[in-house]
Amino acid sequence: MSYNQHFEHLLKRHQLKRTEARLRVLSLLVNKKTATSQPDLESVIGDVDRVTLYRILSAFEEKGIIHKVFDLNGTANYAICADDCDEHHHHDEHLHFNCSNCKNVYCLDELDMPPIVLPAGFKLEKLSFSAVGLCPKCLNK
Amino acid sequence: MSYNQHFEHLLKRHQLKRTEARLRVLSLLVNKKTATSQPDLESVIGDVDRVTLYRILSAFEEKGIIHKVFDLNGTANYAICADDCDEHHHHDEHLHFNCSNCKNVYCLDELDMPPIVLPAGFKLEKLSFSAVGLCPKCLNK
DNA sequence: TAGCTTAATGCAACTTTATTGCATTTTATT
DNA sequence: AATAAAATGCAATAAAGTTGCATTAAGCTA
Ligand SMILES: [Mn+2]
Ligand SMILES: [Mn+2]
Ligand SMILES: [Zn+2]
Ligand SMILES: [Zn+2]
Repeated sequence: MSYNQHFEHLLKRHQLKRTEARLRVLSLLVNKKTATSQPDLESVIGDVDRVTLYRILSAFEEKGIIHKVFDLNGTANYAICADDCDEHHHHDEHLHFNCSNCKNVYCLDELDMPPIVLPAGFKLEKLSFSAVGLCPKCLNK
Repeated sequence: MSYNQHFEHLLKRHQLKRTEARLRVLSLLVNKKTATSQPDLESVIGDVDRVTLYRILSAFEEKGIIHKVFDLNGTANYAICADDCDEHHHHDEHLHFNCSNCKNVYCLDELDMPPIVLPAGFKLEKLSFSAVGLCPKCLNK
């Protein structure tokens, strides 16, 4: 199945209309190990309004297609979700690594994260782990 | 030792001049279990310029007096550091709990966090743990 | 395939958080 | 009291994100 077919199916499954802008966003995010911000997306996507991008990103996030993670500047970055995310629940409790040099945010989803027990009285909905440091590319320079 | 004496000593130790605004910021942050944003600070601190607040907060962060944590909107929030933080190194790798209802960010520094091992090639500088859910106050309503 | 309905987009205006430059004031030291 | 450096205030600017509304396009249905 081609990427395009896959994307179209994904949109249909989530009751989102198949539009050029959405397909382009998906193709820019898929197979990336790092998360992407709206400003970065805007600079490469071509002829799509900036507001439309914000709206596509939040629609995708609500549907469980992408997940949001903040970088070191507090800017939202987005990456494709694990397969088992949906509009009711995200399962992206993997480690996000922020490179202090190149500012990339890596989704290290192959790592298992330990369980965290909260103090009594707190009701946990979602956990997240993040690290700051140097990524392999920046370390080799 | 009174709080004011403590604050003055703290400022002197970090080679920061003793100013009214800085003392007020310290007195607003000390003994709080939750982190505070510049906008929140601004709304209660009285006659201090907003830019001055930003500058005080970043000076304090650099010196290891306070640490920064982003809330669910990507806004920076600040809280007093553990005693062993200094200008070279922060040690605030505790869990930050974001209440999805009241939006407060709790520093749960009494909890021990497990060690996290990164994949080869990544050099770790700082780890952080964050959770989203309902805080005790909001749960009891 | 034409018509209809609803969702998606584009554009302008606006909001919030944060930063920068520069003149003025204040602090700490001598 | 004089001085030098640091801190502040103010105005302007920047960046990320949001809202309202008119227009356009997508997906049905007849
Ligand atoms: Mn991720
Ligand atoms: Mn904290
Ligand atoms: Zn890097
Ligand atoms: Zn709460």
